[in-house]
Amino acid sequence: MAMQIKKPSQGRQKIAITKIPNRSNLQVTFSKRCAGLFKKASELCTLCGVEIAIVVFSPSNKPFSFGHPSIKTLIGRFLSPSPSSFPSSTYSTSSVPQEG
Amino acid sequence: MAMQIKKPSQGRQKIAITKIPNRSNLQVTFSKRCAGLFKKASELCTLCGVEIAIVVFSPSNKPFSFGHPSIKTLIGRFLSPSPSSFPSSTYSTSSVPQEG
DNA sequence: ATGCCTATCGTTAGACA
DNA sequence: ATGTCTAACGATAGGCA
Repeated sequence: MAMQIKKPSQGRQKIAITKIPNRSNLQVTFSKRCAGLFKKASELCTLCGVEIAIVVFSPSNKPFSFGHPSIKTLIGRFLSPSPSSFPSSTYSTSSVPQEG
Repeated sequence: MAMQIKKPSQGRQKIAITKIPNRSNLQVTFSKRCAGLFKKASELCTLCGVEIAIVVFSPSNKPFSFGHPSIKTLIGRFLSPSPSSFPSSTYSTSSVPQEG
């Protein structure tokens, strides 16, 4: 008889970066990756002494946020930059001019 | 004569998550990790169909931002949530109640 | 500062508890 | 939904161009 030997784990699988069709799978992936994103942000804050604000609207449209030091402070500074460090404009995801 | 054989690369080194003392090294790490953070955010948007806004103030205090669909839209929604999806309050990095 | 390169480290897909 | 486990995938430290 064909006895199936179950492999203990195939480890991480490669996935395409397209919308996950399965709802519960999407939920699990969201939780894991959102946590991963916030961890990366936290590390970047510590390593480089920078300030970061993140807002994520979940699949259920609930806001998750990360802020160091304070998300509201950073939003305020982003919306109305202080004249001393005035950028030419707000940047988008795309390329950004070199650092000072 | 003591001929030094240079290793081609030691690959990625383990580093402690503390402020990087060397200035130029910090700058390089910032660039790489900031790009990595934005890429992760982009993937999360695509995979899970969610909306994300990120603002990073660089070591030189310049604002770098990521926004999908639009960072200003998301900031606005975060600051004044629509009644239909009203959260009890804004959340911080810490734990968040379960998804709907 | 930006890109390429390699070896290695850290993240995470999938399965289960 | 939240944590644990494994193995594989992807990010990235350091070095050089």
